[in-house]
Amino acid sequence: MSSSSVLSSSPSFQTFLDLPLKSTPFPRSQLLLFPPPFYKPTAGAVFLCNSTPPNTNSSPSLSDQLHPFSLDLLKQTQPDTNEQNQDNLVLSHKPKSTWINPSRPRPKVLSLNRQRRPPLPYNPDLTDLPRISSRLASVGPDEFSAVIDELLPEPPTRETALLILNSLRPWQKAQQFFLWLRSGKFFELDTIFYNVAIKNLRYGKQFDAVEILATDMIDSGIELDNVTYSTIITCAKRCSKFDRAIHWFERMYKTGLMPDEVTYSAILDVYAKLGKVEEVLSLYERARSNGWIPDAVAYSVLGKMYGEAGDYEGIQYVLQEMKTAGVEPNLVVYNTLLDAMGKAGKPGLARTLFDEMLEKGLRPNEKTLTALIKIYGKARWSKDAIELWDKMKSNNWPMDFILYNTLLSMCADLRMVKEAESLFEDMKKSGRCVPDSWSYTAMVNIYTNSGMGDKALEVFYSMLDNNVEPNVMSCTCLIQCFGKAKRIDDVVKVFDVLIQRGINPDDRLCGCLLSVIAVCKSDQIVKVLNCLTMAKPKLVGLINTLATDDDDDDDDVLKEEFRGILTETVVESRRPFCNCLIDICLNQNFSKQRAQQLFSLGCLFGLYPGLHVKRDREWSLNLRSLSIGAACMAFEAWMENLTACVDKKIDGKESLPNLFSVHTGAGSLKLATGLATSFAEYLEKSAFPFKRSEETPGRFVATKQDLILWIDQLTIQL
DNA sequence: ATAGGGTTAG
Repeated sequence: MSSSSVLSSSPSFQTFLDLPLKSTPFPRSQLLLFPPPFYKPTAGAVFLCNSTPPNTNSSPSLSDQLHPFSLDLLKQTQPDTNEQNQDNLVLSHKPKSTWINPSRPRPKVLSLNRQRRPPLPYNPDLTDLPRISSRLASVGPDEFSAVIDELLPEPPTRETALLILNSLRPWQKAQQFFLWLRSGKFFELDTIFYNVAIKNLRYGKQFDAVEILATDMIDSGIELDNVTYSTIITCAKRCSKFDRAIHWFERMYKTGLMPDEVTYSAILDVYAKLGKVEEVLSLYERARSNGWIPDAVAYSVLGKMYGEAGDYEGIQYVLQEMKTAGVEPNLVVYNTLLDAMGKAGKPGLARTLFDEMLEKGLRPNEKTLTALIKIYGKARWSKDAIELWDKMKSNNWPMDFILYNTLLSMCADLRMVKEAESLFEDMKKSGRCVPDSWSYTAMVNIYTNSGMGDKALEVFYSMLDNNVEPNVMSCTCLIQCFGKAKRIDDVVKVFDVLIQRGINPDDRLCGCLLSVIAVCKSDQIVKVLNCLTMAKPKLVGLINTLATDDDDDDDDVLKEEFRGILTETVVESRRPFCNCLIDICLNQNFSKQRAQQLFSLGCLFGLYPGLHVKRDREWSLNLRSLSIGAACMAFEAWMENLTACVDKKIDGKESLPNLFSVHTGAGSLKLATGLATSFAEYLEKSAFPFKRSEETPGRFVATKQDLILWIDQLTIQL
C-alpha cells in the first residue's frame, strides 16, 4: 500500500497514537529548490535576466517563479458557484486550454528539439558479435575478466565495444567491462559510453553507482547530455530517490543545458509519482506556453497521475488537452486512462473509452484487458465481464498470466465458480502460462468465498504438490472459511502448514484468527490461542487483559496495551482488530464494560471516523464496516448520547431533527449474512425504538416522537 | 544489432 493512503486514511489516529509519521519522500522546501536558470535569456524572459549566477542559493528559483504562476491560474479559474465546491476546487487547478499562445512570450523551460543522434558508422566486424555476446552472457562473475581477455585479444573497435557494453547483463558485468575499457585506454570513453553504462546500472537499480559514474563524468570534463540526464533521472525514480532525480534535473539548468521533451516528461513523471499535481501542472503549462506539443508519453504520465489521485475531472482534462493539442491517444495512453477511470470509480466511462478505442481500430493488448476486467470485477458487472471474455476468445486477443490471474480474481469476487474452474483448466492447457501462487490463491479464494472449504483445501494441497509456494493470503482465506464453518481443527491444520513453510503470518491473518476466536466454542478457544501465540503473542496478552474484569483504575493499562499493538499494526487491519476484540468480549462472556472500553478506545484512536452524520432533518449512525459487536456498542453509545441530548434540550426539542437513522448496509455478496440481519435480531431483542426501513434494506429508523416517548418511558421505569 | 521518457493483478 502506498504511503499516501496510509496518511490519508486516519489522520486523527496518528495524533493519538504518536505514530511515527510516514515521512513524505522529501520535504516540500527541497521540492521547491529549482535551479536559478542563468542561461542566455530569450526575449521577454525579463525576470530571468535578474537571476544571479549559479552556485548561490539566494536567487529566485524556477519554481519560485512557477509558484505565483500557479496561483494566478487558480484565480482565473475560480469556480463561480459554491455547490460541490470540493470537486470544483480540484477542477480549478486545471487551467483552461486556451492558455497557449499568451500575449507575452514566456521564458523557456525546455528545448523544443529533441537531442539528435548522429548517424551510425558502418561497421564490418560485427560478425563476431553474437559469439562474444553469448559467451559473455553465460560466464560467471569470477571468470569474467579472463574471458574478456580471451575473447578480445586485440583491442575492440569503439563500435564493437559499444555493442558489447550495451548487451551485457547483469549490471556487474557491464560495470566490469566498462572499467576494463577505461583502464585499457583503447580510445576515449565519451558521453555515449557513459550513457550506455548508466543504462545498464539502471537495470540493476544501482543508483549509487550511477551517481558515481555521473560524478566521474563531471570530474573528467565529459559532457552530460539529455540522454545522460534522462537516464539518471529515471534510474533515481526507479530507485525511489526522487530528491536525487530533482537534484539532477536542477543541475541541467544550472549548467545551462535545456531539457528536451524526453527529459522533461521524465521529470514530470517524478513529480507525478510524488503526487505533486500542482507542480506537474505548472511545469506542463509552462512548457505548453513555450510552444511544446506534448506527445502520447507525456499524456500518459498525466493520466496515470490523475488515476492515482482517483481524480475523474483530471482524466477528462487530459482527454481534452489531447484534443486541443491534436494528439491522438495511442494504446498505452488508452491503457493508462482506462486504468485511471477504474481507479476514479467510473466503470461506465471506462467501457465507453474502450469502445472508442476499438472504433479507432486499435487492438487491445493484455494490459488493456487486464485493466477492464479489473474494473468490471470491482463494479460487479458480471454481464460485461463475461461479454468481454467471450470477445477476447473470439477475437483471439492476447492473454498472459497476469490477465488470467485477473480473470480468476474477478471470478472470485463475483462468485463465478464454474467460469473460474474452466479458466484455470484453460490456463494449465495453454502451455504458455503456468499457474503461480496468485492463480492458486484466486482458486482458493473462489471456493472459500462460496463456502466450499473442502474444494478450497484440495486446491491448496495441489498447489503444495506442484511446488508453488502458498502465500499468506491463501492461508488467510482458508482460515476465515473454516472459522465461519467452526471447523477449528482445520483452521489449526492450515495454520500449521503456514508455520512449516516459514510464511510470515501478517496482520490480516491475525485479524482472521481473532475473528475465529470470536465465534468458536469456549472449549476450542485454546487451540486458536495457541496459533495466535505463535503469530502475535501480544494479542494473546491483550485478550487476557480483556478477560480480567476492570478494577476501576487499570483503564490506562488497557489503553496503553491496545495502543502498543495498534501502533505496530498496518492501518487496514487496525479497525478489524478492534471489531474482533469487541466481538470476543461479548461472545465469550467477558464483561460488557470491556467491550465498551474497547469501542471508546477505537473512537479515540480514530478507527471509526464518520460514524455520526448530523443533517438538519436527520441524524444518522453509520455502522457499515463495523462488526456486529462493535455495531451494538456504537449504537448503545449513540443512544446514550441522544438521551442526554434530549434531556438537555427538554425546553428546545425543535433543535432535534425529526428523524434518526442507523445504516448497516444491505450486505454485499461477500458478507451475505450481513450486519443488517444480525442488527435486526439485536433490535428485536432490545427495547430500542428503531424499526427496519421498508424502502431501504440495511436502514433502521426512528422518529423524534418515537425517541422522546421511549426516553419518557425509561424515566418512568427508573 | 550500438545511448534517453509512459501502461498490467489481492
